[in-house]
Amino acid sequence: MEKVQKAFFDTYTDFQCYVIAQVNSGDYNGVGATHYNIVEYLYRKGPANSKTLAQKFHISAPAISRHVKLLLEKKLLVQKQLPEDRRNFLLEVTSKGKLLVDGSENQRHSVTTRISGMLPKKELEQFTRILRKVVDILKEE
Amino acid sequence: MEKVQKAFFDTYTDFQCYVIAQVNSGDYNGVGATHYNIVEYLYRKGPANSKTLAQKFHISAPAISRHVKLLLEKKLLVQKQLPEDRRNFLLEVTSKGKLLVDGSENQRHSVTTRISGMLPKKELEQFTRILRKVVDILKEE
DNA sequence: TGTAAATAGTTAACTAAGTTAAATAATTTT
DNA sequence: AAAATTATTTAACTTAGTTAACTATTTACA
Repeated sequence: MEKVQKAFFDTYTDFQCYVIAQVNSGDYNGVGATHYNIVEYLYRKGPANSKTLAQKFHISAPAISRHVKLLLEKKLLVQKQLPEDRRNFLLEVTSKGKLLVDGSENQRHSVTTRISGMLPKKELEQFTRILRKVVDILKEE
Repeated sequence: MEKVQKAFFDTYTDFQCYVIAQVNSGDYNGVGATHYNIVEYLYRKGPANSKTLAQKFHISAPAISRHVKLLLEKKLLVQKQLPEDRRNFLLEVTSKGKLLVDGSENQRHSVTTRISGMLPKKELEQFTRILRKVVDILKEE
């Protein structure tokens, strides 16, 4: 492996290790990380059905089903059966769910805030720009 | 939130979502992601005991204990009791374990190789430099 | 020197979150 | 109208984490 690539691999390894540890230790006001991410996703992108969520989070339909069941019980989401296709249930964030996201001092917020505060603005812009490219590369396949 | 910071938060969110999905779907020749990471860590950094691994991976001693038990059964690691403190068992990677790491077309390798191939060298260097800074910031606390 | 405290690791019982296979309900196709 | 497809759920299972309680060993100190 070339030197530049080797350096990148090592740095990425450290970073990934951190991201995993950080996500695993996530406490989102009593709901799990995936629960929180579902609510946040629906809040940001608007209503969607279970199938969409399963695809978005790369987990199976039954896994989403259980998460959604709990989120409905907790009144963080509501379900609306579509009259034009009654198999299809649109999930929507309740005001309680929005409060959770808004008020959540969540890990990702605290991490990104910390990074934003430590990097010079120019570097932060540069980093964001390249990271966006990286995400697009990763999404390609 | 300022615009620059908002852009960073959004990009980081996408990225984190990808990293998690990618790690969760990891197949490392029949051993789990944590198993693989333990072997790789010991290979790269040299022998260590269970306690060190628990701290490194931010998981409990019993969790490490179970992983190590399996890795010993699979002959990917060996343990050596230290004569100067017989509570302490140093874990070492076997040649079979080294083969696993060397030969592993693992997810992180394929991801970093893909990124390395798509970014211009200059940008890759820039990205690595800033990512290193970011990791150091994250490690601070 | 003998006992108490600390340390390294394990075992047991539990939980959370993923999986596949099979079931249900609604819709579309032929 | 029957057959196939689609969205979701239920059931049974697996993996990987947790805490509490245990063993074995070492260290501290009256």
